[in-house]
Amino acid sequence: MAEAEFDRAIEQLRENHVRVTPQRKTILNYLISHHTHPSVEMIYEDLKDSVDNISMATVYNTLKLFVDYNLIIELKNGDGSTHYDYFGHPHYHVICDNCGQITDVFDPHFTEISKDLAAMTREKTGYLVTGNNIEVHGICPNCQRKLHLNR
Amino acid sequence: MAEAEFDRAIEQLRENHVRVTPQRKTILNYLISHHTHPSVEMIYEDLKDSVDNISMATVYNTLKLFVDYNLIIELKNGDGSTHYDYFGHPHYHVICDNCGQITDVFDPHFTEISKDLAAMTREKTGYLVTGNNIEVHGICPNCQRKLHLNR
DNA sequence: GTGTATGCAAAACCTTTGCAGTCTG
DNA sequence: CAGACTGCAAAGGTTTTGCATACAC
Repeated sequence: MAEAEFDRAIEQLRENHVRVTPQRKTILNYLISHHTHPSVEMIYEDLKDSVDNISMATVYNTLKLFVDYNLIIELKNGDGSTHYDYFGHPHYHVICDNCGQITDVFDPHFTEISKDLAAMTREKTGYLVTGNNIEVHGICPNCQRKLHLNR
Repeated sequence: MAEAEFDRAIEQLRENHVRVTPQRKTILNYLISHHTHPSVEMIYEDLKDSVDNISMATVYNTLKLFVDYNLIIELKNGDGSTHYDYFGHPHYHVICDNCGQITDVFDPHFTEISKDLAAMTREKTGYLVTGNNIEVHGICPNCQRKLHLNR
């Protein structure tokens, strides 16, 4: 499953004449298997020991490349750094404004909403729509308890 | 119209015991009357001449405050800095991945989509939903021409 | 073999912070 | 008046850049 994802993504890069280097493979694999919305720092820290050669600059470059090819998306949760998420299956994010936690939401209904949005946008603006990035903001159940917001 | 917006927002701040200073008024007014999705830099540059006292730090502080009170939202278009938009009337943003242009889209249908999203999220995650931030990505009509993407 | 990708370290950039002085409520 | 806000400048953190080397195609 994850392997199929990986192969599909690599294929997509090759089609675009993007060189497939060990570092890029490693980072891509990391993103596909970790749905923890890592930051550059986290990715670099996790990979630098298990991989021969990797640098901060390469992580930055590679992530930017992946964003350009719509393999991953950028997320900001207000902690100052940018987080990344592999975007193989369409989903959206819920962000807790209190603790910064980012959660994925997969829902069949979401596909419908995405299509609606794309159609609405095309019609209203003439844009060639390539994707979307939807954040729902709120307070997570945990923080609701901490803040005594329930009841 | 814009004045009513302004008064309403100020009222909201007072209700929350937030001090209403000249700088805050000025910045709020700027955001309500300029729907250009300005960055901190742009706001500071535009205001520093026409206003007696204002500093970069105050602009940062004030914008963060407004975000907390849901008066404005943050946007990133990939140019490195954060852009802001007064959010009196619900809308979403379309961002051109080629030139970085940010466009507002107001559509009655969007209100519906927002509600759908909030309901889906509450049900799936237990979050107390306070708002959303929806970005549609694509290529604007201008860049489509430049890149010879049409036809 | 050619041109692109990498690593390193420095530079650039954006944002935050601390403190003394000022002003709102 | 007290506490919160401001301005200033310095610090902090993240991201980008330049160049020599390594490597994918």
